[in-house]
Amino acid sequence: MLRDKSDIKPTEAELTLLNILWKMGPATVRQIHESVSQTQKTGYTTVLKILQIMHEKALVIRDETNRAHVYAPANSEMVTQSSLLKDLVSKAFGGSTSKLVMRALDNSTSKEDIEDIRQLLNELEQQS
Amino acid sequence: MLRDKSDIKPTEAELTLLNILWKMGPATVRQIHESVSQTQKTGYTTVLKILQIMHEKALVIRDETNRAHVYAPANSEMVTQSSLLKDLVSKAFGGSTSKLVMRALDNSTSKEDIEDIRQLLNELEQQS
DNA sequence: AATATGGTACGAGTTTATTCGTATTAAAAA
DNA sequence: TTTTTAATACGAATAAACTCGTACCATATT
Repeated sequence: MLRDKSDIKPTEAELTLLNILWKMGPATVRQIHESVSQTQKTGYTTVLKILQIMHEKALVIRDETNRAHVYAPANSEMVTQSSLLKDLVSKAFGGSTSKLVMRALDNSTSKEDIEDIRQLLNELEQQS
Repeated sequence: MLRDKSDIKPTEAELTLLNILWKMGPATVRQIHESVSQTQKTGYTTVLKILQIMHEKALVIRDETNRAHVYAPANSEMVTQSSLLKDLVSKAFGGSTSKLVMRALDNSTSKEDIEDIRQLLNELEQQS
């Protein structure tokens, strides 16, 4: 089976590194490790290995020009978020995005958030 | 670390069985296996083993009165959905539920869904 | 030139999830 | 009562994710 971009599903550790890359931009293993070390105790070679695996899976690209390779996300944060949502919708919400949205809203949303979302709904209604 | 109900995160196979239980109500291994077999080729003892593990993890309860044990979800679908959403929000949306909602809406939502969601927003605004 | 530094590659151990075969046992049927 | 059926329990094999130590190599530094 072929799998397109929207089927990519990073693991938890991979997502941690992707979050760092989206925030920092392209970075070396050392930079990524320093960042991840601020919140977790993870060995340097662990981070290296995960990035190598991510490279095999094409979750990241890397520039090997210099001795210290520079890694960057292969997909945008938006694309990855959409992929993860699609996965969750199909596995836990019977395929219904609106059910997921309503459950999410049930949980916790501030007044400003409500306004932002209402605004987005208006825009969506215009388009369709 | 203690973990409360909202921290429970079923695996993919576990979620498949929970979905069946939420739809069918309490059921025996045989019934669950028959249901899951309609869409997958999974051995009877595989289903049994997963249910036993889920019982250890307290994801399901079981009635051992009769020879064929009767399994039921320990948590409602709603609670589980909330737990999964909470997890995804923290891992992929920087903790922001509204970001998740907006990303979900971006993707695909029908006109009726939009109305339903707007209605829910109104209700939420009333409450707060 | 010799050495120290700081990279990558790689193999192997651990854990968790999944799968299923086999042993055993309770109960129904003959 | 004997036999067959149908259930649970359990152990082991496989796969994926994660972790880290060690080997090896390029390049600064002395």
